[in-house]
Amino acid sequence: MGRKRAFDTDAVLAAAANAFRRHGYKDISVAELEKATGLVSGSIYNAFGDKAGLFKAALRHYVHGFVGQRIAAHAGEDATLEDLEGLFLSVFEPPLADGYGCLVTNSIVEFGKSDGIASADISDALAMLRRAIDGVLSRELGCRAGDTATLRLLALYHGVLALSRSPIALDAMAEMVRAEFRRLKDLREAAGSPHPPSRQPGDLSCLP
Amino acid sequence: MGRKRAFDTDAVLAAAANAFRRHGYKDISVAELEKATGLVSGSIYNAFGDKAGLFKAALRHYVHGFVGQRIAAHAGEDATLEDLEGLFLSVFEPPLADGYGCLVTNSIVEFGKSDGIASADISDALAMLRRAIDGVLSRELGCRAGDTATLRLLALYHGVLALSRSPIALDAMAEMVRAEFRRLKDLREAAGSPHPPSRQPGDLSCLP
DNA sequence: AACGTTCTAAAATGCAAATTCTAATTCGAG
DNA sequence: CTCGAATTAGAATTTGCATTTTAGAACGTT
Repeated sequence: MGRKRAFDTDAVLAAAANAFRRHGYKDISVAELEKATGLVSGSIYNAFGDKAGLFKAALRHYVHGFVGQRIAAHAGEDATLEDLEGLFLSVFEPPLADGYGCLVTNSIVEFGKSDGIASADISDALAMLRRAIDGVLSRELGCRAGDTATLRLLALYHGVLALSRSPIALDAMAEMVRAEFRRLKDLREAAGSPHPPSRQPGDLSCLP
Repeated sequence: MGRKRAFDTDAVLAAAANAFRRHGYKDISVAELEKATGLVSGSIYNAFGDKAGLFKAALRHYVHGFVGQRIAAHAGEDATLEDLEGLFLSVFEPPLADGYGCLVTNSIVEFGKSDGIASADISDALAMLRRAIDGVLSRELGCRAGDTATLRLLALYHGVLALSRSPIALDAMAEMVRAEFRRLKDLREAAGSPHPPSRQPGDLSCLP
């Protein structure tokens, strides 16, 4: 009953997410979103209700699609420090290396704590990333790294993404990330213990 | 010849900067800026031209006043790692600890590279902070820290400020910052050399 | 084929917010 | 004291944008 949806929802949401990532939510008009998605405003309103609905769907798609896949690929069940380094360095490669940062980081700053339009998916993204980092660190460094190490990498990650919208050179930041992981790898290999004392992710009991 | 300006420009710019910091540029209306500054729109347009002019003046005031004073106080000519730690921890104390982050960080994300409305003062703020961090690190750590260490702290700083607008707990981040500086201080005291080999700020020649 | 829903296209509406305008007021300089 | 530039207050205007509406074409379902 009825005509079938002619556009590819995934492609539309990916295009919308990319447009929001580049311009922010407030700074892009529905007319520009028409151009970015290839839809006409009538279809947008019919499919997503309003501009906020399109944003919410696009952010959700970005977090549970794009971000989720990146985390699964670089920081999954048995990912190493090298894999995690790849996640951090992927910020400096397409499609993120265009100087517009990440939709999650940008939305955190644009919406803040209070605004409900983005908070659920932002919390999801932060929890996913934090959990993935914590998994890698607890497996690879055991008691040699704790919750603060996870938080440090989380802050570093978002700091790099924020500064990727600034005049700071991307390649200098990439080099900084490599240096940081060199240090973590040294820590892993240090003390001649190839298998560091294990730690459950989230367990802080063995911290100083 | 003519009437003297009745309002305190510094106070108005400080109030405007704080309003922009909390809401962002696009998200605050001139009507709200009237309430925040105590001026009426006529005075705003007369004194600053338009909303963008008020923003530029407020950002400039914030960078060269508020930020500059904080850097001078915590990371001046002969500041120590302890002083620099105080700068980082001041993010978790009033007036910055209200969950709205820093106007510079927020503006970096809101405006990005291309938009000229904020770029000059953003560059200034980043250069000031980078230089101050580099000064402290080169004095305190000498060849044991290089340009990447400076960039790491710069990214960490802005990452913390970005995440201060997220659901991540502020006190956990404060603890992370303390742990980070504990490590830097250990590095300073390490190898039993109270006076590490000196390095000129910006000099990378002794890096690995 | 008839129906009903989704699509395209473009015009119309409505509204919030930026900006300008008008008039009255203040106060330093000559 | 008086002139005039700058200020205030608030109304009026304009603009930009989200949203609705209208009309008709497309197309799967029954």
